[in-house]
Amino acid sequence: MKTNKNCVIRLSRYKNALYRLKSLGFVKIFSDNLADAVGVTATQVRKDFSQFGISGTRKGGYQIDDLINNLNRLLGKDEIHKVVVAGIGNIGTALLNYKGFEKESIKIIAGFDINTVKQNAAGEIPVFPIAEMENFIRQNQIKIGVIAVPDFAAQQIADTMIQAGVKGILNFAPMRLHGPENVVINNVNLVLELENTIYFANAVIKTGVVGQLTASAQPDGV
Amino acid sequence: MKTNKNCVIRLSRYKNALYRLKSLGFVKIFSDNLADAVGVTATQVRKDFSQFGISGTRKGGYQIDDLINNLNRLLGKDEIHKVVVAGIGNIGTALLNYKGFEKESIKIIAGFDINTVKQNAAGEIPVFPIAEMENFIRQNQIKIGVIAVPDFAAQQIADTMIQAGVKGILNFAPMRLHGPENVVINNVNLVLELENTIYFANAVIKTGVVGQLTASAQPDGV
DNA sequence: TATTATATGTTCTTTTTTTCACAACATTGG
DNA sequence: CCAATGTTGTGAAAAAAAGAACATATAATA
Ligand SMILES: NC(=O)c1ccc[n+]([C@@H]2O[C@H](COP(=O)([O-])OP(=O)(O)OC[C@H]3O[C@@H](n4cnc5c(N)ncnc54)[C@H](O)[C@@H]3O)[C@@H](O)[C@H]2O)c1
Ligand SMILES: NC(=O)c1ccc[n+]([C@@H]2O[C@H](COP(=O)([O-])OP(=O)(O)OC[C@H]3O[C@@H](n4cnc5c(N)ncnc54)[C@H](O)[C@@H]3O)[C@@H](O)[C@H]2O)c1
Repeated sequence: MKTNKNCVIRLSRYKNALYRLKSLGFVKIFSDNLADAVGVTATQVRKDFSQFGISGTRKGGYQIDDLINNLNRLLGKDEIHKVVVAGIGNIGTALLNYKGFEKESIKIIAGFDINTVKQNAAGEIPVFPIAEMENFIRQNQIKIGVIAVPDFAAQQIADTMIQAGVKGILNFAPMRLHGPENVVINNVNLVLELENTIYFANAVIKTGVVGQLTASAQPDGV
Repeated sequence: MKTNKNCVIRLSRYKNALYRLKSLGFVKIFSDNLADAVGVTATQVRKDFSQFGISGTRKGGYQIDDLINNLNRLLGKDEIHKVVVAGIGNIGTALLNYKGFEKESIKIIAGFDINTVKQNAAGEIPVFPIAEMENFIRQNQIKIGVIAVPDFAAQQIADTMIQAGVKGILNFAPMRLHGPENVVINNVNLVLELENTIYFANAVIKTGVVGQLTASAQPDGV
């Protein structure tokens, strides 16, 4: 089966929407409601579910609890994913402080920095010297790393992480990282996101319409 | 002409790669070099340029300086874009501290927060009470706003921004914001990015290959 | 238990995006 | 000045993604 990035992103969105709907008291849901909540078509919802072997009942729609369980299983939420962060500056600190990862079965278990001022082995989430990162990753069998160091240090940190066994990297440094084929590197480039927003906002300002953009052109969910 | 989000993102990437190549001493470039640098095919580069009316010379490739100028013009870099940030917490502070926006003609001119502790009208980038945001946006004709407040406050802040004339919003709150058709809302959901990285990393771990994923499935540039 | 209304699952189309292939043409070197 | 070389620009083809339509199963109802 072929998997496609947009599809996986939608699964995550479905899951988030379902949590919200559940908290509102819903117990079951139909493809068109969910589609509305997420901003796609009902067919797309059913196709996505079908693709991943999730099925509802022909008249009763989908049980929200079942759906959430299924999505969590597909998205690997049946276990807690341990993550390390390299570079405890502005972005790194923001991530360490953020409380919203827990409920997604994500746990940042340590930070690493070159600057002794940032280091604090006794913190709620400990921050260790960067030199200890490789060993730590190995010993704790960490598979996911976040890179929040300046761009000039990013590739080296990535290499170390990969060397130690990391298979997925979320990179905030504004540059393309290189790695072997069997490591996933996801770049979040905030400058680019802002640039992009500006571009489309200008397009709207100039033309007065969003209609000139293709459907997928809308930067996001509007 | 139809414009497409991915295409615009690629334009930004080309531009970034070109700056790097220029700093390495390159003066002209061929579509295949640039393609390599960005991680797309040479045809794609030429198609994109062609689409936006950028042309090179049949044997000499493209002049990097011309290309950068063209891309900057297309991306609206001929003027400085003023941006305000609502919510000067972890993320908001990171953005205010970041020095990398300037060289992209983006200038964060003010922050706004509900918490008096965060306010500081005398800072390099001043932080004002949130109540003053609407007026400030109007008076300074700000078109772009960043939302970095907790999710429960996000929609209200968005409404105020839009009310005051903002046409593009970069939203960090993990929720879908609603707005009129002629306002662009770009959601950056960091939890989702991490989830996604984890999903694809797991796929790699389980199957040993990325080959099962379609081209666009690779979360990013690898 | 039969009927009916209704939402799913899936096939078939349409649209969008990417890649292929090559003619056109600029540069370089004789 | 001409041929050889090599890169662009683009129409045509292929691939991928999204959407429409509908046959089919099933919950509700009588
Ligand atoms: N802050 C933003 O808003 C923003 C926006 C866009 C991109 N980024 C990018 O995100 C990354 C992090 O940004 P930031 O604002 O948090 O930077 P920062 O300067 O605040 O923090 C960087 C941290 O990395 C540490 N560091 C430096 N070299 C290191 C090394 N070799 N090993 C380990 N740690 C090292 C530093 O001590 C510092 O604590 C940068 O690449 C930046 O370009 C940040
Ligand atoms: N920090 C992260 O790593 C992270 C990760 C994923 C998502 N997010 C999201 O990004 C947003 C910001 O995150 P953060 O970590 O910076 O949060 P934070 O709590 O550190 O900061 C929020 C700021 O907004 C201010 N605020 C609250 N209500 C306000 C209002 N009505 N008007 C103006 N200001 C108001 C607060 O005073 C605070 O300074 C949140 O929605 C969060 O869910 C953050």
